[in-house]
Amino acid sequence: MPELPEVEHAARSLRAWMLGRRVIRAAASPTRILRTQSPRLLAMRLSGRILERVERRGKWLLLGFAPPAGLLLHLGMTGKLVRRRLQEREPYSHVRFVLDDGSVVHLVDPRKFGRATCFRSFEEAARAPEIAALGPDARDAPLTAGLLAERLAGLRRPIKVALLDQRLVAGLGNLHAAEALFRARLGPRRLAGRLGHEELSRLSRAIAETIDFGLKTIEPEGVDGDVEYVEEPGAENPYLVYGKAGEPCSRCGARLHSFAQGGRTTFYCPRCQR
DNA sequence: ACGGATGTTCGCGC
DNA sequence: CGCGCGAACATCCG
Repeated sequence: MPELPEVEHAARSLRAWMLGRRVIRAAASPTRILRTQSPRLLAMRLSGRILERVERRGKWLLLGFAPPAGLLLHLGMTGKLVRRRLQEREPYSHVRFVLDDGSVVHLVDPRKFGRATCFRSFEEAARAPEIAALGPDARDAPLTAGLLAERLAGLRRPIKVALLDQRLVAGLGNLHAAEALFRARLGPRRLAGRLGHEELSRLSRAIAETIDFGLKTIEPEGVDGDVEYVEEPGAENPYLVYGKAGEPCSRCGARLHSFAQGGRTTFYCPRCQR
């Protein structure tokens, strides 16, 4: 689930819930989310500390505590952060922070594709190779046509595949890459290094619009301390092409298509994306 | 009932 | 360098 908008929402939620608060007790379960680190290390490093700083880089979250400690989080495919009452049980919770206000913040992740890694400081976490390797952020860079041109120069890969490569541009996932290409009217098979300046300019604008729309979709009224975002079972798909193969294109009326690309499903309009 | 797909990333082999 | 594949894991849909 989590692409840039969801991770940005998670960062905002963390700030609303935890900034300036003391973590009475931090704990983790022995899952692969911790990789090689032990749950005890996380508990020792983070218990008793105050959260001072939360930042997002691409789909990663960086937390800074005082006295100095850092935590790097990735939500993987099914990860999310939730806040619960102290006595509530939370299925698939793998990391928890018991706060000084009687609430508990959980990192929940059924599929365990996520990651949590402790560091001695925020700065040390920010220097981790996973973070250092990230390209410019799709939302914060700002991702101008010129910067896009630089990142995509010479690439012979389809633009849809390139947009998923976090080293090129950080934050887009399968859903938002497809949405951005639709907004830019660019065919997903176009080679990334062969896009013209006008096309890159459309893509730059399209990425910004896609991320803004994604954020608006998951937090219509901003961050609410207690209400978490959950898609309603019967709710309508709010996206332009994602998950809409067979339906008419909202721009030209042609039937939307889907096909496999780099192991993922790409949705697009064969008529107005060129 | 079961096969296939799901918003991520990594490592491998060609 | 680029790409396809499988793996990690749990759930859902048809």
